[in-house]
Amino acid sequence: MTTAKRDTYTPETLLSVAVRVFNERGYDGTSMEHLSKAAGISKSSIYHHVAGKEELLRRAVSRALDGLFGILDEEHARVGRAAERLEYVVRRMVEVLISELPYVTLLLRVRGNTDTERWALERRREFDHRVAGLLAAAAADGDVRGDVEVRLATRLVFGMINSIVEWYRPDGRGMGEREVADAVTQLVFGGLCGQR
Amino acid sequence: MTTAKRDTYTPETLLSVAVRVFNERGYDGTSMEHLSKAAGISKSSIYHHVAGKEELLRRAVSRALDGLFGILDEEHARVGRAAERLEYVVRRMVEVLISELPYVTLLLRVRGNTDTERWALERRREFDHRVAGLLAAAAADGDVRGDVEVRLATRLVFGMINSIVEWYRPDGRGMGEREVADAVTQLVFGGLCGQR
DNA sequence: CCTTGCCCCGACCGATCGTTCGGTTACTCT
DNA sequence: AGAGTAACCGAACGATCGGTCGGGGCAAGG
Repeated sequence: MTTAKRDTYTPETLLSVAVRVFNERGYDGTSMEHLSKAAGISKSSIYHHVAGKEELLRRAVSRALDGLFGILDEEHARVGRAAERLEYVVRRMVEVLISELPYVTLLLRVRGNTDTERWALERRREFDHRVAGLLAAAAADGDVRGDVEVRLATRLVFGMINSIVEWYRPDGRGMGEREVADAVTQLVFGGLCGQR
Repeated sequence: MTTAKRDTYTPETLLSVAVRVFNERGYDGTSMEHLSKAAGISKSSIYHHVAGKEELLRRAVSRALDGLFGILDEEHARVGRAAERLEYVVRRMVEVLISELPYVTLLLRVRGNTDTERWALERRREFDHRVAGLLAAAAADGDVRGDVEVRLATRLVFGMINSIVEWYRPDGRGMGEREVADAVTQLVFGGLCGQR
């Protein structure tokens, strides 16, 4: 009807190719020439679909941020005891990290050299801060240990979760999203020795 | 006597400047022009001290890797019960990460675009594998939980420890090396809810 | 004093960067 | 069939990339 399904690139399909290359070589280490080779079209053709290299980055990190902030709007993240909301958010973060893996990977690697990157860093900090508030509330309820400073614990937990992008690969059918989410939840709340 | 202490750059002092800029802008995002501005000497003068940009990277990641592998040679990492050796290694990793912060930071961010970077990645994998063996031994002893796969647990613990380079800043006298090492050890082995 | 050698510099190299432009192909619609 | 247009291309833009070159300044040793 309206879309007769042409075998051609859209900004979205082009983005998926670009993000893959960005993650392989790093954003700064990727030239438009690299992207054109990976996409199978000429360098100049890329500009028919997107305004430039930075727009590809902006689209990618936006998608990742939308996924993460979407978690905080879900019901289980808004109502209930703080510790349970925290556990829900941690689990959902793992799920979003995996379902949007390449986009979140790119988000977690921006350094702040351009306006787009600085904006991404700012939004990331905002998300971290929201989750830190949740952990603080759980600590106030006495549901998580109080002998480790909340800000420090938040950063370490984020570090563990975010590190998933460094090694998780969806192709090898050795490990599922559920298994990773379970392991993270157990380690975060129970530790290596805990039993819960 | 032999060295009359000239006020000039050595490969080492130049390296400390370069690593700082590399971490701020990313290795690929840093030009020799950026380095020359930061060092206060001309671009061509840099080549009087080092062979090129990649040598600076190699020196930096070598220093980081020497620090990490040095841990495994220490007595407490070689003798004793596996779980105790693991805890010692985890604590020392935090200490080395902090004492060699900029160098380890750079090491943890290489992507593998050049031979130097691929060599760094390979050595990192070797180190990870050694520590994973330690965790596996502790699991075999029954000292750490067995319901989380060893390989997965190792990666998550590494993720938590390595994330320190993303936020720890030595200048603000708000947090000491000891405090971070304690927090990591408690969270890794006891979790958010554990008491140990 | 003059020489030696370290440290540094401006100017420049070919290559590559992200981007632009004019024009061609190929498909859709009437 | 002819018009219109989305998709694409090769060539080239100015800027910047990592790196080279010949030479100048200056402190140390004689």
